[in-house]
Amino acid sequence: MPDPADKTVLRLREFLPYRLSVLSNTVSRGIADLYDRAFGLSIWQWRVMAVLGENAAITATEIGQFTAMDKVAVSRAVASLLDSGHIAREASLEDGRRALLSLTAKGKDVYEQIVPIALGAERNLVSALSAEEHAQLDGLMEKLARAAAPDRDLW
Amino acid sequence: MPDPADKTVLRLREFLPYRLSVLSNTVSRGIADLYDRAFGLSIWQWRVMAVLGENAAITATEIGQFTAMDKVAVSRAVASLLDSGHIAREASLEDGRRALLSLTAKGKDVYEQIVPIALGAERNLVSALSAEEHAQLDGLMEKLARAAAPDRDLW
DNA sequence: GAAATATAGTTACATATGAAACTATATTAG
DNA sequence: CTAATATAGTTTCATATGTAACTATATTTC
Repeated sequence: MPDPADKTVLRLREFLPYRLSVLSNTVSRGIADLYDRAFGLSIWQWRVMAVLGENAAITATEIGQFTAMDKVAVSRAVASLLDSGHIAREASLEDGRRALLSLTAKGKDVYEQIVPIALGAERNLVSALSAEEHAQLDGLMEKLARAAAPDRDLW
Repeated sequence: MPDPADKTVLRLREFLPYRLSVLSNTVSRGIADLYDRAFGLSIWQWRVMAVLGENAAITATEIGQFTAMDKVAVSRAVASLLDSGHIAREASLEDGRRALLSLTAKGKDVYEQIVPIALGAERNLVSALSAEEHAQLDGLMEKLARAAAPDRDLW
């Protein structure tokens, strides 16, 4: 029997990186639409809010680490969220370079509304899988993530 | 025991769409670097070439269908590949709007060189998995793709 | 067989993105 | 204590990307 590890021909549709990319883009686009339609938030803005919903009073740099966003993307998302009043910034007393960020009341309100939408979208996606398959998927993605970024042992 | 389907709290790191996105971006970026360093090709240019390596003399529209690229992205990739001499264009005799695209000798040469690099990158990624896990992954991604884009029953 | 409509592909424009330069504050070395 | 270096975050600039408008050819309708 042929071992897939011996492949010498490339079929794009069977090529894992390609399949991952198409799947991820399809999923992300669908979800981004939900956030945008309901609250006018981009996926980057939402990620920042999501992290602030889990962790109060953290810095932009920490947000970048939690969200896998680069610092420019964080800076822009933070600027727009400050502007729209979803988050607030407070200078750090110990270190003048840092600024502590947190959700405002408005931001918390939006956050509480989006969480169920996001979880619903996730549930909808995994509804195609049994509980066992879902668990498998978690494990497989964990392994792939390690293989793809061996350095980043944070997660 | 808690059923994950009952989640009411959102943890970004456990959120499937987010994990998919980060994984896909990490993988894609690594591979894009390979193509770019070795041949100065973007991932879009490479995808067009990959499809032309599998299917000779197809149109830009068909390339778009095979690669999940929109027509503007295909148009741009095609223009640059014509320019760099990797592909050639021939007007269709039956339909003046269509143009048939195919790899040139140079394009074929590059294609033959990239295929093993691409397959090697894929192998490296899935080397973290057993053969059984790899098969599971294929099945799970198939199901997720269907759930994410129920319309696109092409694949 | 002309007018209306559809399709293939390109161009233009507005916006998003990333890399590098920059500002301001902290820390380290001597 | 001052100079050199590091870090947090922003701005600038060049490029990438998506949407909509456009051109050219085909097809359909009457």
